[in-house]
Order: sequence, then structure tokens, then C-alpha cells
Amino acid sequence: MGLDEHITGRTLAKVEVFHPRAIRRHLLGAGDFVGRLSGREVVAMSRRGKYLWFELSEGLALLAHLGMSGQLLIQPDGAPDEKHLRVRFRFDDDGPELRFVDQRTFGGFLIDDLVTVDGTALPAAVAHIARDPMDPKFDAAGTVRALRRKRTELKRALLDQTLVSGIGNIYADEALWRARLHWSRATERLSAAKANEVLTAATDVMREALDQGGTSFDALYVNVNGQSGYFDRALAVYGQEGLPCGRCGTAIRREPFMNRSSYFCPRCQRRS
DNA sequence: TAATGGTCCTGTTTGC
DNA sequence: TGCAAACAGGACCATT
Repeated sequence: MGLDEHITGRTLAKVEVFHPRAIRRHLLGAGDFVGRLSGREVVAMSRRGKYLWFELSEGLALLAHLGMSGQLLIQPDGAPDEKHLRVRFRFDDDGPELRFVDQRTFGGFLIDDLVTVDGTALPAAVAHIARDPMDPKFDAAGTVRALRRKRTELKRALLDQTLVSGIGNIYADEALWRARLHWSRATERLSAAKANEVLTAATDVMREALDQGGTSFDALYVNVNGQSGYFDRALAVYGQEGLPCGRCGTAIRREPFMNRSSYFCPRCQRRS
């Protein structure tokens, strides 16, 4: 059972904020945050890219982003507090509580108005976020065109959440490897066919990760590190520096990229 | 120590 | 020449 089935239809009661950074994007502060949630029913749950939100009554939403280490956990009443417990949500049925646990405090919540963009209701704060490839209304051809209109490095474009959402550093490296493209390839020099190929590869990677429980959307499949078994077993290049490429055997390389890393096969993914 | 990653913010560059 | 949009890169965090 996922988060949706655990939460939808229940009414929030006491909410406790243990770390201010967890609600730093809720500008009205902790008092307003907990006050507006108490007594409200969660009527639906939605997701776009790396954001998820609980739809509340009266056109409001509780918007969440997990950052890089955040977890949403369903825990029985009275279970010991986690070391990095940031927010606790209790419900009026005294059933299991929802907990936000986040070591690095990059994640957090805000209460926001729902607005309608292109026929879809979503929190105003994520109105600029593009549809992700799992979205039934995702426009693959339009995304290929938009990608090729950009004038930047390919990986930067893949990470641009206003172009296509849901792709992060790990999935980008995996998609680039599958499409045999170097991360620094200029977007304006990319054929429509290759642009489509790398986007399709990113979609495949995300879908496979979902199938293997590799996302934080399902609270029950996140381990203590916010990771899943998928990360360790199925990655072709990410974190594999020095190991042989699964296609050609060449040692995987790591290069600095935006204060982090890009992993790639120097033979399969030639810098052009 | 330096590395980790998603987003926000700021400063720079580009294009009309 | 002036302006807006696009782009690049650093800051933010805790932990190992």
C-alpha cells in the first residue's frame, strides 16, 4: 500500500514541526502551517516531477518536496521518533501517523492554493514545473522541440525542470549512457532522433525505478538512507567510476559537473 | 577533507 | 542602445 491509500480520506489533527527548515517555504510560519492543517481532510494525492501534494478541501494543497534525503513514512502511534524527524502529522482517527524524516533538510512543505494550468490543477508554487514523462498529457514531441531550441549542455537541459520534470542527476547520467551521448553535448547540435532517444531513455529509467520501488513516493519501499535496492543493482554508470562499461568494457569515468559529478563511458559517449 | 543533489538566487551573456 | 530572457554557477544543508 502506498502513501495515497494510507492518507487519502483521512482528516488531519495535530501537526508538529520540529525543524524550521522543513517549512521554510511556507512564509507564514509554523503557527499558520499547523493551524491551517488541523481539521482538514485529505481528498486526493498528486505528483508532478519531484513534487507531490495532498489536495485538501477549499482549493488548498499541502505541497511537499523530499529534497535529496527526505522520506515520508507511515508509522504506528508511539513508534520511537527517528533521529531526523522534522514534521509529524497526526489524524483524527488515531490511526498511523505520517512522518517527514530528512537528514539534510533540503526537503520541506508549504500550504498553497491550487491553480489550473493547461487543464491540470496544481499548487501555484509548481505551476512552472513541466509535466513529467509519466503524465498522460506529457508531450514528447513538444519536449524534443523545446530541448533542441535550447542553447546549453545536454545534461543541464535534462535537469531543467521547466523543460521536463522528474529527471535528476542520477537518471540523467543513466539516460545519457543508454542514448550514447556525452553530458556536455550542445543541445542545438542534437538531432531530433537523438533528442527523442535520450528522453525515451530517461523515461525508461524512471519507469524501471518505479517498478523496482525505487522512488520515495511509496513510503514503504524507502530504506533508512532514502534509497532503494535499485540504486545499488541497476545503475550502469552512476557511481561506477573505474568499473567496466556494461556495453564495451571501458572504464567508466567521472567528471565534475555543476559542483557534483557526471559519470559516463568515454568510449560509448564521445565528447564531440 | 571533499563529495553528495535539487532548488533558489545572483550575476552574466545573449538576442531582439 | 536598452531591455528581457536565457544561461551559468554558487549557496544551502548534514554526514561520512
